[in-house]
Amino acid sequence: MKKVALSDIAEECKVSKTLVSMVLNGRGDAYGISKETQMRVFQAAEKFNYKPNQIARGLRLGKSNTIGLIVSDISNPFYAKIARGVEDYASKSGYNLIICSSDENVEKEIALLRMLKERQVDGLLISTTFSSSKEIMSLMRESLPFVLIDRFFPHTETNYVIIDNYKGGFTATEHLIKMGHTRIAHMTITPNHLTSLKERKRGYIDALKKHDIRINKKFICQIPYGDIKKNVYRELRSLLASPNNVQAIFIANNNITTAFLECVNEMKLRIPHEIALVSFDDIALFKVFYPQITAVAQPIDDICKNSVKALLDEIKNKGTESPKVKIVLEPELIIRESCGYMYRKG
Amino acid sequence: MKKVALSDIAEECKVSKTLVSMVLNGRGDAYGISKETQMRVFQAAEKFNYKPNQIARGLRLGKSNTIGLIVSDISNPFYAKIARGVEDYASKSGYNLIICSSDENVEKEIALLRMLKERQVDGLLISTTFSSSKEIMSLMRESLPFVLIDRFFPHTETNYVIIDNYKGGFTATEHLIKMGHTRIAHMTITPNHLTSLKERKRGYIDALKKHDIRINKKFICQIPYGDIKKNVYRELRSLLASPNNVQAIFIANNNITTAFLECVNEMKLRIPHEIALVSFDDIALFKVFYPQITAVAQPIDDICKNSVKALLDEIKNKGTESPKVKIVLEPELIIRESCGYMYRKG
DNA sequence: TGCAAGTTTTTAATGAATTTATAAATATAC
DNA sequence: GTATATTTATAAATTCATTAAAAACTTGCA
Repeated sequence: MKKVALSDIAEECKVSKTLVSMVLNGRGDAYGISKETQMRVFQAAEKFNYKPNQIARGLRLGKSNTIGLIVSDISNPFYAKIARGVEDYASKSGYNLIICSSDENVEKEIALLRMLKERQVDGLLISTTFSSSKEIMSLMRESLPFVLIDRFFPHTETNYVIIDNYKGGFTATEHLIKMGHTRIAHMTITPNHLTSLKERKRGYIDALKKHDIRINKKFICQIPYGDIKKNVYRELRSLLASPNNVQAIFIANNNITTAFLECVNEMKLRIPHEIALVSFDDIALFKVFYPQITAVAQPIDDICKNSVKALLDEIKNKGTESPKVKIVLEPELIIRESCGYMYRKG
Repeated sequence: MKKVALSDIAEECKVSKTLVSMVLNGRGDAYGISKETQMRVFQAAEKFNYKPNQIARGLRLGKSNTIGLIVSDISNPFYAKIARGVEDYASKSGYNLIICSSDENVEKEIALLRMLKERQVDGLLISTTFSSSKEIMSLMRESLPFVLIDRFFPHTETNYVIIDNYKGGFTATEHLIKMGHTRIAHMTITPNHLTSLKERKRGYIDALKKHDIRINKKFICQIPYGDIKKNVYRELRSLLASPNNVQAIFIANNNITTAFLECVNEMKLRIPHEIALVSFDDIALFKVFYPQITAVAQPIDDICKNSVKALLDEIKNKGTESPKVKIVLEPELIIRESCGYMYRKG
């Protein structure tokens, strides 16, 4: 079965392609096409099972109705949820999603950006791995609409939808302190230039300071993105051993926490008795683990809803100078059982 | 900054668009374009930061270099991993991915199929939710290349890459039997027409038969896709209560197992002492849970590698009648700690 | 000088849909 | 019955890159 084009319908009805296009786009009345002709066109379209070629349409209209989503790894449960939310909101407005994983690799992200531009995406949602806004600024110069999600550049004028990572880190750490812990470690992940991670760490440090707990550099571990399990194992051993004697830990990333819990399991450590834990990102695993893991949850649905809306608005108003959308959402500390039970806070 | 087209470069160099196209596609020498002219074109392209419009290219070539992936839910960790693998293999060949979630909803899948065809995807990877091959056959009639993954229609001539679900179900159940359990339940999910689930159940039943264990209909539970948690809770209570007194369970789907483990956690049940468990799909959670969950792992990388290869081959040989690719991969039982320790099998 | 052969470049068509400008047909007014 | 409006329809241009066919220009050699 060969492809059916506008011209086939036109031929069948013995009218012009123009007319068919107008009718099928619901502008038959506006252009004053007679009811009878419209009916014929609709029937022929039905008969041939006509489906407009969106590529040709896109070319003519200068619009692909596609948006690109760049994340570090779509198989990370956090980003998988983000992708799902974005897919749902975007499809409501007739947009499709091309999802790409950058693996926290700058070169790869540059290549992805280039490729998505070539594909004429109408806009981009980016959880960027860049350390400077240089490459992102070049998008602005090309006036390609985009919204940064999850990570942003504080001193650069862009749209972004993020969460208050500082507050997340602060609240998480303070919760551990309130549970009576003072020897509190922090595990984070590379690349370490990411604002989100820096802010979480700053929150951790400020919470300790507020409660007059000395900052111990040995308590802050950087786990490399490419080799998580082995390094978490090693760091954990070292943190627990004398003279560190760490009692609690705030982990800034769900990948690390997953590896951490695997270690805890293998080492038969008891949470929270031997080590208490708060993690960033609330993934399904945390509710299932015994004991259930206290976590800083990101409002995923709000992130998706707001970022898609901001992007589609920007696409719609392309050309006009509208102020940038800057949304900072609130994380929520979900208190479960991994920090101890001394005194809980509502 | 306005978009740069081929014609802009042509104008700048005072040559035709044709020449520019030939040079930029690396066929300058083949067409005998002088080195000097080629150089000028390259420089102009560089200067203007020219990026070919893939939509125009796609229109001319009748090819979008895009493939569609339809799964029930991209935020399910199994499909998220599949998506990641497919993304990687497809991008190696210059293809992009449009990922769509069908929510196990037939109407939605039909709409997605329609939309992807309109977008002129070159091919499709489908984990279909259809109960009959009717809609899928219509794809064949339109000669749109596709490969079914994870689920297929046994009596329909299509490409597919699946795993031996019967064997998975059989092995899992037999393992429970070997661990000394006889009162073994099975939990599966709707829609219940899916071949993958039917095969897993058949494996369960045959394993019981082989070991002369009576099949108890009450031990087989169907959990509805839309309301998992509540139903798992109820069914589990009932299975454990007298007169059922179930000792072990084989769960056919990771979503259910996740909900199941949540219940186990809340009800403070001990695995495997009070209930032993084997699950399908090996997700990160299972290694982290205490005790670690024995699971039937699907060879995700092989599924992705084979299905993408089959699809790209079919796209390449479009028109020619090549035999369908039918690949059945082996699942692997990963024995951990959730079934008991009586006697382990290598 | 003239023609064939080879080298280099261009014209025009193509793909499918949309937009603009224009034309034809019909209706109404005077 | 002619002029003006209104209704209905179409041709041609546009989007951009690619390709087949054709043309323009060199060079060699008789």
